[in-house]
Amino acid sequence: MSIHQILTNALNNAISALFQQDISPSMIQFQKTRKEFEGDVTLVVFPFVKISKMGPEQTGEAIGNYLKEHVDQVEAFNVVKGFLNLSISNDYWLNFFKEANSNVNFGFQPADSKPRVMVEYASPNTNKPLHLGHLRNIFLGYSVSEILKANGHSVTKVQIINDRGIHICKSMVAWQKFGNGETPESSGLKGDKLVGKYYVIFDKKYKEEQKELIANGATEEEAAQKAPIMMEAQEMLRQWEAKNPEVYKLWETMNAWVYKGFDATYQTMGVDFDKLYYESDTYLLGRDEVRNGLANGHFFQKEDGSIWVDLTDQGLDQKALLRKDGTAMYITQDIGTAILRFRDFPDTAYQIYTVGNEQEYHFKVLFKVLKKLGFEQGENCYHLSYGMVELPEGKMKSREGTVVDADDIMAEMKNVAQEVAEEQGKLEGLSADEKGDVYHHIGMSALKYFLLKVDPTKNMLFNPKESIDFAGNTGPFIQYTYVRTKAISRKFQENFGELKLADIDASILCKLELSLIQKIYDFPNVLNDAAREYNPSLIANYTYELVKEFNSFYHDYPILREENEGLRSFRVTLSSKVGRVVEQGMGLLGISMVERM
RNA sequence: GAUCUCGUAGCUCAGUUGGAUAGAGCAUCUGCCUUCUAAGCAGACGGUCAGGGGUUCGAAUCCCUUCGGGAUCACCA
Repeated sequence: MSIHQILTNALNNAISALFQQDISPSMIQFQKTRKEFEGDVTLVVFPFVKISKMGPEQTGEAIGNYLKEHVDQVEAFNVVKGFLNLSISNDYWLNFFKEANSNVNFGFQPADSKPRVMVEYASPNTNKPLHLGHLRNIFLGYSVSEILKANGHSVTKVQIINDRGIHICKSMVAWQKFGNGETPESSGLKGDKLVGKYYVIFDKKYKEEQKELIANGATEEEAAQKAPIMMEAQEMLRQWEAKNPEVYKLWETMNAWVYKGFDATYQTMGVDFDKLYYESDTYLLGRDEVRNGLANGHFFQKEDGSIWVDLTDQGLDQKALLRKDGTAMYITQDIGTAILRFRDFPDTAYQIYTVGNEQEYHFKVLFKVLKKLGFEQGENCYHLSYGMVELPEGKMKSREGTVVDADDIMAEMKNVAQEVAEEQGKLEGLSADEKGDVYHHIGMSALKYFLLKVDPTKNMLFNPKESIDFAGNTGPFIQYTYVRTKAISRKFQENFGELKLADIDASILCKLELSLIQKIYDFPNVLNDAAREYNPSLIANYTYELVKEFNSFYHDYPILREENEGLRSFRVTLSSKVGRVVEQGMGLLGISMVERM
């Protein structure tokens, strides 16, 4: 039983014995004792003063005395203002540590012990390469998936690929007109980059044509609609919907280039998916479902033929679901995709959508529509909404060329990792491949940690001029500490053989050792909070605190050089366990650890 | 205009269901490598928690209000 559970039970007895009253769980507030006071666990006594009809000090004394008398693990207490500080016995902490240490998956729930959850992330358009905003999205979605798994959920990782629509037709038109048959092979460009290039060319040409039309007397609106290249793109979209073989073939070819490019990027990122959904496969289903919904009276139709949902009774608006010409909108395909997924994985309790916070309204509508259509899971679906990555000048804008490309930033991180490592010169003896591997993982840890350590819901700032730090509260710092723990284990084995935790007297444990054990004790709660809030930053911050404390310990106390054999084995075990928890924590962020750096 | 969201050290960010003297990193300045990896450790400097009011034993946290950023309010995606 955890010490918090023990104390909670004892406290219930205490209040009933001392004041003849029952208490509600919300009155029990334990917190970690602040460093400046003596003790491990602190009880806030203010909630009890009404019951006790005494001052906070006396109430604290009374409860403290009771707990000390009735709970073996409580060795001493003191009361400061309204705070009851309890000192828990070293024996308790040592026993806890032994138990935690024997479980390599300490803190994790048994796999597949909770309902299936589907997590969607990435979900790119196929007309341009991935950028820094996608990285935040993808790392976030992947990390939340890992966190839910560690909490016992079955998880299906999916994406929706927006492979159809006017945007891809723009790239296709531009390629047809100006591409001269260029391919990824002939140009040496990554497929997604090549297609993105033609998207930019389209945009440039489109702007020129608009300008010309306006110069000839057209209004801005007319110019936007009537520009010849835009009309070509729209015609191509119609041809695509009519399954014109030539257009379809071009579409397939160019999308295939993009997918190959994306796959390379995902691989560098170290993320994957269990199943991919394509908008081109789901938009028609969405259209049918909307029409069914109309037939079943869930929606209504305007005179022009467009189909709408009325959500005014739920505090939202009326919202169009299908255009008057019967073509699908953004939400139409999302309805189709969601329904298809529930059919593919009938045990899915709910879906999590990792999508930027500018689409909060869209998802509110989507979830209510799903419920209207009879999918009760809609009620539990969750929009994992995250803030933008902003540059010092504001938003990233592809038009102004301020987009930070995903491949570029990852390559840069690796380069910086290499520079730092070569300066340090600690990787002698490794092959070039092994070194490259280390650079890659260190660089990625810096990037992932940078993007995941901040609260997902908040906008964050990225300054390309100052490259991401490798010192302080960063991925490499955590890697570094992990490497230290690995080196200790390795050297222990070389010098003393197999590690076996000796029986030691708990009274010899120092404050920092106890503090580290208590930090490990917190891990399951942190993981639980992170899962409940879909918030990887809690894991990042926890791991940072753990690592920081370990470094102090490492600096102040001998570990391998400790002469007392029992204590040495304890310290090496503690170090190794810290390493393991760090590895678990970083794993939850999608960061894989290196053994040397 | 309506709705939502954010505002904490020079910069980037933490800060549990309201709890003790608001914390980290970066930057600047000091110390510490012949000893387990110095990508480290220790210290200094740095705050009207945007402003004002309220709720209470207690407010960065909850409520009201003003100011300032951002987002959403399409038969765009």
